[in-house]
Amino acid sequence: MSRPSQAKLTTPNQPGVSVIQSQVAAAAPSATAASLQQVPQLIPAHPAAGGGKAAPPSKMKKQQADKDSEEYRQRRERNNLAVKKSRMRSKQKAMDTQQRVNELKEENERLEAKIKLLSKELSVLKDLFLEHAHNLADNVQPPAAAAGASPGPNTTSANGQ
Amino acid sequence: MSRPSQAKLTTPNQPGVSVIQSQVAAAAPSATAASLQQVPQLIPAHPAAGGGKAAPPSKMKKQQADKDSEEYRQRRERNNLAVKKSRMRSKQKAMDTQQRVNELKEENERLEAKIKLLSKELSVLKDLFLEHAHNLADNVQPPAAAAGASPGPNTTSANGQ
DNA sequence: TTGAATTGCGCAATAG
DNA sequence: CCTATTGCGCAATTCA
Repeated sequence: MSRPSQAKLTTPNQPGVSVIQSQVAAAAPSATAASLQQVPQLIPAHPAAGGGKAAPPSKMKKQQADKDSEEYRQRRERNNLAVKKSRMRSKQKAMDTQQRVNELKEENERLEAKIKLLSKELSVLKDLFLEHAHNLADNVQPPAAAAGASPGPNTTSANGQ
Repeated sequence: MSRPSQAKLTTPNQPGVSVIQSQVAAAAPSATAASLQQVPQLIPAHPAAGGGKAAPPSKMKKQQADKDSEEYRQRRERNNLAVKKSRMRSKQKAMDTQQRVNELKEENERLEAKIKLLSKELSVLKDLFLEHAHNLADNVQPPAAAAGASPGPNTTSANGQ
């Protein structure tokens, strides 16, 4: 349900420093000129309780300073880089996995085909074998009651797994 | 899939990347995902407010107004929701794919085992056949005292695929 | 303690 | 106009 809306305070940010995208050229025909800035967004629900207001009276000098800090920017940049790297890997991995699926599927089919083939071969041999056995039995057998010899169609399937 | 715009510099040229957003730091350490919406949020963001917000540098009221807009917030919220949903699906899909890999691997093993078995069976049968054939061709005599000469090229495996 | 890697999240552009 | 995707940056965490 509702989501406590978030607040965003105006961040007193007027950084004059950073920003700036250097070249957008390349392939940007239409101007998306819009700045792509995200600007502040939610506000931390302050732990401060008290029931007063939440105005940002002070305390942000430090923060501001932090953000302007060269140190900070550097860290951010490094992290952004790491993030990109990580995400790239993640995507790559996903793709690899997908491909693995395809490969395995293919191999599976090959294996199944092979099984089919082997099964057939086996069945043929078995038939031959049985046939032979019958012949032998018939032949070797002395004249006796061999009347109803029916070379029954012997099925060769006795596979179980 | 074309996104002409976007200025991203990968090159760590100068820290000019831009954008300075500050996202708040959620004060809640543990709560993950779901629960962060009930955090105490004091946020104004009133739509109707006509007033001024405490903006230090005064200048972008218009823009700020846009962001304060109920409409805007609503859209953002919807989008955030959609984003979450999309990402969830993405992750789920990745997991499914991974699992598929495992299943396929298993099945593969089963199939290979089966192939091995069938091959063995086949080989045995073939051997039997050959033996028999030799006996037949070799002797017309009773299979008892075989003079002891097995001239046959005894192949025990003739695999062909 | 430190820095890279991950992860959750929101924004904005854009694809559908 | 709305939702779904996607690239991105921030910050909190987790790993080494």
